[in-house]
Amino acid sequence: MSYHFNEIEARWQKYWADNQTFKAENNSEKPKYYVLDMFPYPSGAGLHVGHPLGYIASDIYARYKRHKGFNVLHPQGYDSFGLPAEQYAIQTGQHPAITTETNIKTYRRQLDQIGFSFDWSREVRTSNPEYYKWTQWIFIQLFESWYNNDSNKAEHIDSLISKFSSEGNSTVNAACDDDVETFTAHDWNNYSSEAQQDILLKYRLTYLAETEVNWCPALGTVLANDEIVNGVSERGGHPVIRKKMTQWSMRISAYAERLLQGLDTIDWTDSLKESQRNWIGKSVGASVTFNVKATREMLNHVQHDENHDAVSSSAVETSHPYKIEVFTTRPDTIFGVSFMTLAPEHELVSKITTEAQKADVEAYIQATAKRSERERMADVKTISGVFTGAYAEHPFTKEPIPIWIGDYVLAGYGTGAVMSVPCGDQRDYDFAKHFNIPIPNIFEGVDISEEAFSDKENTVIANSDFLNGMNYKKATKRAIYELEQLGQGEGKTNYRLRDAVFSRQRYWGEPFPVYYVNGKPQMIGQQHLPIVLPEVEKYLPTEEGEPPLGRADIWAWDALKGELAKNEDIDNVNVFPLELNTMPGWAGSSWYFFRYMEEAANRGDAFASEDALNYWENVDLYIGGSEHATGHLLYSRFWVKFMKDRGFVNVEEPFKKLINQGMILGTSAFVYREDGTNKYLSKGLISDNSVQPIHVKVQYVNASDELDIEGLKQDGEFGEDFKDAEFILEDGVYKVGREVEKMSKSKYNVVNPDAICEQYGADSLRLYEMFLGPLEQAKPWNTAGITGVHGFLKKLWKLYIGGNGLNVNDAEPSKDNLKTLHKTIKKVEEDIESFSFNTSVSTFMIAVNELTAQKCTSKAILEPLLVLISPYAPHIAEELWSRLGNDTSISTAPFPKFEEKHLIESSKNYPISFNGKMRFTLELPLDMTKDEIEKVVMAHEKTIAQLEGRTPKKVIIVPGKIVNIVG
RNA sequence: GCUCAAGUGGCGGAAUUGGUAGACGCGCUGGAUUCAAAAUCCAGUUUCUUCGGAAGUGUGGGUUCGAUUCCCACCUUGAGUACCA
Repeated sequence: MSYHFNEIEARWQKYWADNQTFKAENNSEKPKYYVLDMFPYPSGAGLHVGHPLGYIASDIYARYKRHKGFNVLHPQGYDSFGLPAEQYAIQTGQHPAITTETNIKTYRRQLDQIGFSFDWSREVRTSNPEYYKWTQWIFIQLFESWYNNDSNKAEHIDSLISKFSSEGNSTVNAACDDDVETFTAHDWNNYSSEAQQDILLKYRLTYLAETEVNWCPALGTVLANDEIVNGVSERGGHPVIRKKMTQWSMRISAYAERLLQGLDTIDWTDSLKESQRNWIGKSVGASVTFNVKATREMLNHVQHDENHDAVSSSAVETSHPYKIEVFTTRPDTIFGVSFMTLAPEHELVSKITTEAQKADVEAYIQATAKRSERERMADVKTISGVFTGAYAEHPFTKEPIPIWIGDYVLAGYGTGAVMSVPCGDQRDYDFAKHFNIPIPNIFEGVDISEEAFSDKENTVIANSDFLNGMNYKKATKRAIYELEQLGQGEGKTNYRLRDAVFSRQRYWGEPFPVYYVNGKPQMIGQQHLPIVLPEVEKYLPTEEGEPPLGRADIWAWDALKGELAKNEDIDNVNVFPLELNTMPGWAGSSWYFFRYMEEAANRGDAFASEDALNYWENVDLYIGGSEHATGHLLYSRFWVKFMKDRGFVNVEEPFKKLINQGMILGTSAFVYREDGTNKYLSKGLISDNSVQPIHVKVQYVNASDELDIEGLKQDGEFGEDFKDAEFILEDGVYKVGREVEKMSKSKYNVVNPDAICEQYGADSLRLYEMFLGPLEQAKPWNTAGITGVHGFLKKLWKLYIGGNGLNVNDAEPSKDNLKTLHKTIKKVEEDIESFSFNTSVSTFMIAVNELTAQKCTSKAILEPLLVLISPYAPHIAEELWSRLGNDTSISTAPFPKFEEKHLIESSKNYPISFNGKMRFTLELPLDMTKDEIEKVVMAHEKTIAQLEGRTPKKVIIVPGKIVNIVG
């Protein structure tokens, strides 16, 4: 009886489904363990062998934990809102819900055939109204919340309103917009309801704000930075402009410090934590206000704005019509300021530029606007800028400081303005050198003739009035104190993390539960959720440039009846327009891990029951790609912290441990066409000839890189191209060239897991994906190698099943049998715990090779061996387990216990080294003392030969390890 | 530019606190079996070699009795990114 994997795998997959073998219990005596994969977006192309890598790893771990006695939650679902389905809908008119459903079916079939131990009773789909009802609900909670910096948590907006009506806002310490004005309780109580709404919006955790976006008028949509190439859209090459749009934003910046501190409490890789730290970008320093020295034009301007009379000449000398606020990490260098630089987009630029400089400044602004943010960033070498003609006043010396604009200052960071200290900052230094601006030296004993001095540690300040002689720390403290005395600055911590834009001008996403009364956003009552996506006849923006939801006919809100209404019934009295934007992809993925905690059938009227939330807490192990390092993984942490603050969940972090699996790369194959001919040269023949490499489908190439020419010629897609081609062979075969590239359809190197499962089986696929290399590393796929692990499974089968049936009996295990088993238990357990799955596979191979050589038939050895292998190759393990007479699934069989006593040795094959190089080995008893070892080794003929008569200087003996002879 | 990760046979990779470099597998070579093929099994496979050995883990230094492993400098590749004041 040989190993019929197709039959075995189908049987056990059915058994698991029929018996709900992997259903997790919400009430259990066992300790819980929650293993989660980043859920997939169900694309039309289906899975390729790169996708399941992480799922296989997490499945092995989940199955291992079940063997170890845990109640394991291992769910799966779909991130089913997204752009590709919408794009497909635009092209074909097919409703995204339909294509999404079809794609999910394909995904499910592909996932099932790999034998994952998912609990499908808890499946989640973000595009399902029963799911996004709760995404909308969370959005409403965010709207109804503000962040109290005193209690350091989010609170219900009511607590803010009551503060306002009793004390005004001067005592409120909140995360809010920069432009809130101070008001008293009396003011507040006399404001109109609309004015109050406007103010509250500046405090809410989700709020409407004008945001600058990349708008492509031709496509009628907003584009991400990476969808823009050389200033035009990647698709279609249409022009893109920067445009202000009113959009929903999430006040994630309120959580910057907690997101940063929380990193110390979770078990993620250092590199991942580092990228989140960089993204949050905390810097400690001071904000400093510089007064702009007035010119007559400026004052005229201001006066004109305020309808005042003409300006007297004394006003020109004393008044400061404008202020520039900067953020600096080096307030200690304030006396080194020799100019200021504003971002070209800074709002003051147009107001302070003098008549003489106007033309230059405008030309410069236009030139920078053409360059994308990416280009400005990439180009570090070119120094450019223009003088505005205006001067600021130094807060202490009152000296005039020229104000420049330069594109090395970014509008989006800090205040969009810097105080330039050329002696202490290399970019300022380069800028000053380039434009011949003075570089005053404020450092004691430092030469700045070649470059700036930015070393904080060894700073001694000079030429700086009250800061002279101080070090960085002291001077910083003093400078901030003096600035505060002047009312021109204060200590400040700045975060790079910006609030996240939450609106998308798309169809296939969650609708906002929002309608507008006189342009002010109102939340729809929670009892009316979900607000279901409306039907539209086309998935494109409207002619007026409104998002696709602008095409819906029934997309208004009847506030009286609490239901959707026709657009034509909008009267702005009872029936109001609804929000036309939808939510971004990360909305649904920011909380889905909580939804899995409840079986779909029991979800009832909550996103998950309190009991379920309390039992499962958070994800113990999360596996997914590193491309989500700063998106999904930061937003989820933000939402979870928010939900904790408001008491909806009781954990501070969603994912305790996180592992990034590496990408599986494709191994592309090339044939070489001789230029201008229809001749293809085998790889070894191309030396001098001028050839053109052409991708061919990898399925026509065997393990020895030989091309199946007939197969290629009969290919449905490309056969025609090669029909009349002449293939020039070497040694009777055509050898292709190979190159490792990203696995992609366009490179014809995609390998489909379906084909692998059919030819070799799911167990082979699972083992091979793990065998390729370390989980976290990128590695090339080469189907040829799978014969190795497939051969191993056949050997494993043969160890149990012979020609006449079962080979296993109750024979007493030999010493060698026990030694093999126990060293395998030890190694495999260590490997799984450290996620080193590739090395366990070799360990299994070694074990099976040894037991086969030992002719082992003992059940006492072969039965526990199956449990070790079952997380990796569950189907064959179940089959052999049942053939050994077990009538329950192997999946909860206890993991074998390692016993040290079977590995104890009496002798050791010592490596004998000379000057650190091993020259021969010598078998010696382990209980031999150092002296005895030395005696035996020194007397050995090979030692004498090695020494060639020299006397060794030293003999190092580490009992049980090595002998090293020096000299 | 900056940050992080990684460089070991023809290929994927192993070597867990510094202690026998190349486990395991692919591929390749030779052999057995077969009419033949597939499958299977056996032996070999880092390089050089005067067949005694010698060299060898990106490069150059260093620490050590001993370094793939630790330290310094550099080179290359990959990922991320933000000229961050």
